[in-house]
Amino acid sequence: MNRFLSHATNRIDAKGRVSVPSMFRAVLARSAVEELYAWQDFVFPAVSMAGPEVLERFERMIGSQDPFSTEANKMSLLIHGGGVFMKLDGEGRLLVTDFIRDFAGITDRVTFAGRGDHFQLWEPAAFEEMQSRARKERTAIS
Amino acid sequence: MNRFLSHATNRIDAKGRVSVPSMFRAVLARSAVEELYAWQDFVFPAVSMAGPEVLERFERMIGSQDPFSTEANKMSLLIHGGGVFMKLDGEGRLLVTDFIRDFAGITDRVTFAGRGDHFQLWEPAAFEEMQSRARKERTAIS
DNA sequence: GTGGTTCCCATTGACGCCCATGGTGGCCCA
DNA sequence: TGGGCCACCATGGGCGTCAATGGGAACCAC
Repeated sequence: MNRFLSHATNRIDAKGRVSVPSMFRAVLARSAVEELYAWQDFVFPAVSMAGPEVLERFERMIGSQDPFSTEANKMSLLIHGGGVFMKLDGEGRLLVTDFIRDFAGITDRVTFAGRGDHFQLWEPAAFEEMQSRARKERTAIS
Repeated sequence: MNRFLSHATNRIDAKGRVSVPSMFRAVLARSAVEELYAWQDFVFPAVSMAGPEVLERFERMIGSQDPFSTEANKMSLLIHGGGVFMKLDGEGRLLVTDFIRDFAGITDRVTFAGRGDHFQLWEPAAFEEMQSRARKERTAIS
């Protein structure tokens, strides 16, 4: 099953690095993803990551709109201005830059959350809270 | 009849493993399920398990919504972020990870409860209590 | 140079794969 | 119908491998 599933919390070391859970790295490896597209999520206070094909998907959405529309411009502002490419080091860790820290409110620990075709970096407490809130507000599931 | 029925309580060993009742394993074998989809239940403090087709059913529900909506994102947070694939070892045991422990409040024993098309892992006392409460609060049955 | 990266290497604990044991129930056979 | 044998289930533990983490040293840019 080639999806990003589950969640796990890892520590950020003194150099600002954090290990991406091996489960997620395995998914990336299966898709032969070398460079990760990371963007500041549109809904949650979290940074999302996936292979470059997600960026291309976003760009196709913009391409199908009137290039002078406010909508298309706003979307570009988010997916381009709010996005960046990142690489993992030899041990499968990534640098937690201010781009990530500031947007997600992360300090010393990161919760990785699978989202199917991508995964997200959360501040641990924020993730807990949002997930339990979603569970309470559950509507039609099961 | 290919349903998960009855309940049983097994001990977690020193390495954090617990045997899945053979009755449940037999149901899984009949459906040729190799990998189990486990999710943190939406209603009870228990972890549910079933074959991958359940995840696909959940994903179809999400697929029918606007992918940028808060609703769809929250649902994904539960079924993807709150779900994981697990495998049994050669003896039909599964590792009781923190993913399971923390959510269900399990420490040293697990109650397996059949739920028809899936089964659940409960903290024994919590299961007892919830079941007896359900018995009392039963309204429209019979 | 100085600070920030990147590339290695080391450590420790967790996990996966095997094999072993005890206890119970079922089944066969006399 | 009683006894005994056998199969299976729950459980325990050894050991090799890998993941997560820590830290040194080379490297690059300003």
